Amino acid sequence: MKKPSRDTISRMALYLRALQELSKARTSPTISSQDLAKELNISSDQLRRDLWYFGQFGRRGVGYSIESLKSKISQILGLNRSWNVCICGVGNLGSALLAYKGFKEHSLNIVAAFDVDPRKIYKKKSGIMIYPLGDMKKIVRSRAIEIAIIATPTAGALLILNKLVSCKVKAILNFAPVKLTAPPSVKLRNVDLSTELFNLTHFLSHGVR
Amino acid sequence: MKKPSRDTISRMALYLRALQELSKARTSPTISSQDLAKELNISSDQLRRDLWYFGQFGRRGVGYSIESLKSKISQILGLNRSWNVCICGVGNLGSALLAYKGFKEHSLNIVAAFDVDPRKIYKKKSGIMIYPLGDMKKIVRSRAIEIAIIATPTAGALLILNKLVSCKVKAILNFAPVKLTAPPSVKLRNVDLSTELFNLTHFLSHGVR
DNA sequence: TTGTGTGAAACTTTTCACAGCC
DNA sequence: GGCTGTGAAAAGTTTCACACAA
Repeated sequence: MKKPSRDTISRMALYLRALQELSKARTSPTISSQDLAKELNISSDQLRRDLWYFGQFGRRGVGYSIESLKSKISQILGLNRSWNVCICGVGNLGSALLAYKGFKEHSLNIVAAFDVDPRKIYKKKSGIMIYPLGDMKKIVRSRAIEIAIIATPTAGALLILNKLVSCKVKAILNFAPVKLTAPPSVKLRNVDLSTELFNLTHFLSHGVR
Repeated sequence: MKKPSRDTISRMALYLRALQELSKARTSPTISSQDLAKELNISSDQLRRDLWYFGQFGRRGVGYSIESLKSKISQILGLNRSWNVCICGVGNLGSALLAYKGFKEHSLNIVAAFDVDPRKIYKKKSGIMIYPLGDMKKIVRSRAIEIAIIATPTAGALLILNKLVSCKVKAILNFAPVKLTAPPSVKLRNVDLSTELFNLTHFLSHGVR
């Protein structure tokens, strides 16, 4: 059995979201790979292959139980437990993430925020306390924070990264438009909001893909 | 010659950003694929192969001229002209995008925003006027808007999508956590902020990739 | 008959490795 | 010697197609 690719994991997240919709809609207790794939504009082959990496979840001739597939995918994505998360940088993007409701639904709890601006410090935003960087070590430890999100401007990102690494957070998601690198003890992913836009401008200019 | 993949295009955006840094730093007028790739933690083979899809930009034994590669990549990404963009949904994320400086640098001009909240309408935010949906057709046409960004909650996304399609925008970037589909006349990309987080929780739970 | 699970084929992307110019 | 450009090999991903279970 082989290792699933990162794209497979990303699609698992899509499957989970679609299953949650279906679960609310309460149509039938089961769904076929065809029908679920159609919702997401992918092939049923790909859906079945993605699930194949993790085991056998369906019944031949019937399909997948929505509830049980939902809980299996939650487990695969590590969402069967809760995670404490902090947001670093409470500018526009940081505030958007603080207010984002999609996190709590998946037991991702934002428990603290950090900023350098003295006017923001020790105030709450969307119910979350904003701390100065000097408090980071203490708060990360006391609140058992394992995941950090960097939402600072480019200039502050490297300083924050180093602080987070020394606080021993386990994973970091970076939204600042710099490609950051972390030691292997920390899992780091860079996300760039404008990259996708450039995919669009490329397409509009040259008419491919 | 083959078509570049979407990943190749995304990396082109990274290369451009790195080259812009180098250009500011004014170290040497040229850079080798090795050195540029090292900045981005990828292999020099991959960088050279990515460029290969578009032509020959380097000189053997020397490397690439930073300035000329920069302008070539800008052209490839369609950033050698300017684009008018609108933001749909002026909540936290929409506001973050309105304030985001990275767009203007690449001649992506946000020229209008739309929202359903009467309290926001006909007011400016980050210097951009917010219009009601009823004005969309008029504004899209008069401001020659070709690209739209959806930053509404899930519930509003489909309505906005349909309006945008009927206004004949050419490309849409969707940040709402639903997978939207558009007719082939419109290029649509879905971006989900929480998907990347799930990649991290998956990794932390199972220790792979 | 319906629809999963999965080898095998087809296709895509990355890496290797080296000829050829600076 | 240094470094690009690029065929060819290797690795990875998606699609095909069908055995088999309900």
